[in-house]
Amino acid sequence: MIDQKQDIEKCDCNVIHEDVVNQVKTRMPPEEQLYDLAELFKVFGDSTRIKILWALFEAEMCVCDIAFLLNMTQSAISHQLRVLKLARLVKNRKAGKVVFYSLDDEHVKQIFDQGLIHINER
Amino acid sequence: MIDQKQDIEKCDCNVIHEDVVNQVKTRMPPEEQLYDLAELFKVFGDSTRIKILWALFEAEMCVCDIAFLLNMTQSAISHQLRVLKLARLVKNRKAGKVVFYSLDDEHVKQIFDQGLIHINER
DNA sequence: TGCACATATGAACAAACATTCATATGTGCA
DNA sequence: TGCACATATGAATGTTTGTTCATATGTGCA
Repeated sequence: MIDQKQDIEKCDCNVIHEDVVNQVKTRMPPEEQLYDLAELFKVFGDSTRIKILWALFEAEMCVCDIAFLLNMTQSAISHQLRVLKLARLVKNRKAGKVVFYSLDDEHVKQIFDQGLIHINER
Repeated sequence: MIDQKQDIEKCDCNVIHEDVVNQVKTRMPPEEQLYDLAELFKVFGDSTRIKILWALFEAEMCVCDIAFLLNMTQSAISHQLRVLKLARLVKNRKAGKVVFYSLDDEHVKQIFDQGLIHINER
């Protein structure tokens, strides 16, 4: 009851199907998981990063190679690789001056494939 | 050759492993597909939309119910439902004043599950 | 040691975006 | 017909974010 009052302060309309809402509420994953999930997809939500990941499906590559492949500056690629690394999607290996990046996750390809299926429907 | 000159204008470093780059280039999906894929994931890259979709995994719901469930304003939810509909992720059904939203895609759940697996590793 | 090159990083800027607020549209009911 | 309610929408605002530019770090080699 107190809960409801609190909610009404923010929600400017009434619950219409309270039973449904309550049932759904019990089945929702914890807030934090859903937040993390959104953060993960946010990383996928940029075409530069998508291209980088797709390139790494094929082969380990260094920063310059990726920049050349995508016709972008080294700096831009480096910044994006940092984002991908923070999300634990890529890892790197140093060989002298050169830093090789490669995939650090086996689910990404499956996620991308599912995404493509959605896109190609209709 | 002309191609390479053009690229160098944008890329401020040299190709180091030209053979690898060329091979990867032939295997990359078309630019447009990767762009669309990023656009799809962009839609998933917001926790409000993730929550809405997850709620709709469980049951068809109207705008007010969703707003109440997530403790957000009706307007905010309505705006996000529009985004989800444009991405063909949800569909709606009108019943008098009330508009019920439901999932319009069977892949989303699988994509989310794969995402959760990634998150829960380590 | 000093130079050339590969990469990383920080600040700045513009573009994209989520929410809010005010209001419009549309439906059922008295 | 007119009111109450559910939903949609447009403009405004603050925040997030991708790229650029300048520069720092670090490694190999002459």
